[in-house]
Amino acid sequence: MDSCIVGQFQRLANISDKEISLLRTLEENAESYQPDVIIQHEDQPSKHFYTIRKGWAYSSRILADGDRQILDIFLPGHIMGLREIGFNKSTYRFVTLTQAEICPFPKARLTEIFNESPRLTDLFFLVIAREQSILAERIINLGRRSAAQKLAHFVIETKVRLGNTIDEFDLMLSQELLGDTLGLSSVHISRTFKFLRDRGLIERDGNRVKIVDLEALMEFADFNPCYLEQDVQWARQG
Amino acid sequence: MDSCIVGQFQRLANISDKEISLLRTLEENAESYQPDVIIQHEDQPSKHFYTIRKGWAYSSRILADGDRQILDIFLPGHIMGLREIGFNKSTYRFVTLTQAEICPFPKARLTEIFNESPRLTDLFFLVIAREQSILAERIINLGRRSAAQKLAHFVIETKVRLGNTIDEFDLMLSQELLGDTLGLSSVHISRTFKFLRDRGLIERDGNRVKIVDLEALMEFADFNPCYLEQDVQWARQG
DNA sequence: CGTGGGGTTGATTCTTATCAATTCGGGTGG
DNA sequence: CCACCCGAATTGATAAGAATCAACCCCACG
Repeated sequence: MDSCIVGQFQRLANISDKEISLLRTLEENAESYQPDVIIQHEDQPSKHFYTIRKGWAYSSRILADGDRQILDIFLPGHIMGLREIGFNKSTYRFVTLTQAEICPFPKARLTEIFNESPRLTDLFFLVIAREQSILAERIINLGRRSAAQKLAHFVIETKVRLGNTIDEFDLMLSQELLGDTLGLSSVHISRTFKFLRDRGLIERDGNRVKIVDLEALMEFADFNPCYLEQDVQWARQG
Repeated sequence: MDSCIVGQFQRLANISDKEISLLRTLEENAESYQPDVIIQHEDQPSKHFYTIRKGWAYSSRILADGDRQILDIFLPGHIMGLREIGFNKSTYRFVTLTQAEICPFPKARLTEIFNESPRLTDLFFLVIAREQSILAERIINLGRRSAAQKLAHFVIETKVRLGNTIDEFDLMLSQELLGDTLGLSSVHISRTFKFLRDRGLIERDGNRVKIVDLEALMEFADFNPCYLEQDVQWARQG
């Protein structure tokens, strides 16, 4: 249960049994998906959020010239689509990366939760703020770092988001998807992995990524984990 | 009063007198700043948000190698720092671009507002979601568009955020700051303005920017205003 | 009058994209 | 069990886009 939505919230703060069962209602309607399946098309009415209980997924935008930019990488316990709360039409596409269990729930359900639990209201605010911080760091990544730093930074971020306990994990994105996340071509992702391997920072075999020298890698990527570590003092008590 | 924080919220939805006066409490402690003044340093304890009542400001991160990335452009009526609600230390620097009136208020004040007004709670959620959408569009901009498209897109976005009524306005960023916003060098911003001028899309004189052919510019930049136009159906009624 | 900061322009270099060919590995069908 | 096939990854050659460096202009301001 550590990776479901309850786990995500418990990682932020202590929550009561009542709040736990409220959160569980968001995961009632699980649906199973194969990899590379579109969960929600862009330009479709979007009346739901989606909790991801198992597997990986991403959101992307396809541009007029056919280019693609990936916006979010969703991991278990995360909520897909929060940023579109005020829009009737989605402008992003949600796609699975692996086999996944996805639980849609109506947007209005969120307001109900706000009504029922001030504590969860605060925590949802914290969640959306954290998402924003991740986007802000990606802007820094895209705007002002080299290809190798971008990739290194992204790998470390993913490691931390996965729980930070392991220095080896499966990165479920092809090099083309990595490129579309980091604003690079797939060819250059390949070269960049080679660059990082040659410097003894990262080993890689298929999806498997092993961080060889975490300290050097963080230094190289200018990675500061602050933006993923929130404190919850400010919130109301449960 | 249209450009203060009350105006921002009224643009989203109808709010009651009680809510208006709640919002006004956020603007009680106005402070005047000259241009290019640091309002909040990075790595300092951050216990406040800031409402901007007059003028322009931005947030930025300085990287290890001295490079800078600008994350937000704050316009009157916006709230600075929302994304850092869960952090005790700021990792961004807030700086004025023009003479400005800035109103700090303690973070805890937000929780109080959540307590007092469910309606405003929803709207604050909408505000932070909208900010997130702006960041997401900048990611697309940085990741997958040419320099000229980036600049064009940013100019249109700013026009819309300023109220969208005028095709001519003062863009209060030097070319160096524009570069640090869009991940380009200041020299290249200069060339890119020339490029857009040569194509009859934008005229410019000092800070003054005139959009000559909005339709062509939007087409060129692949600009879709959806992400700035929210709908508030989902929220609780005031 | 200087002086200094921002903007422009040209020449050159560097990073990354693009295009093309080749390899690798996993899955399929005979 | 093997031959084949396909998609992804790798590698090399070349091109494009933007950075960098340097010179110069413009002008606001003391």
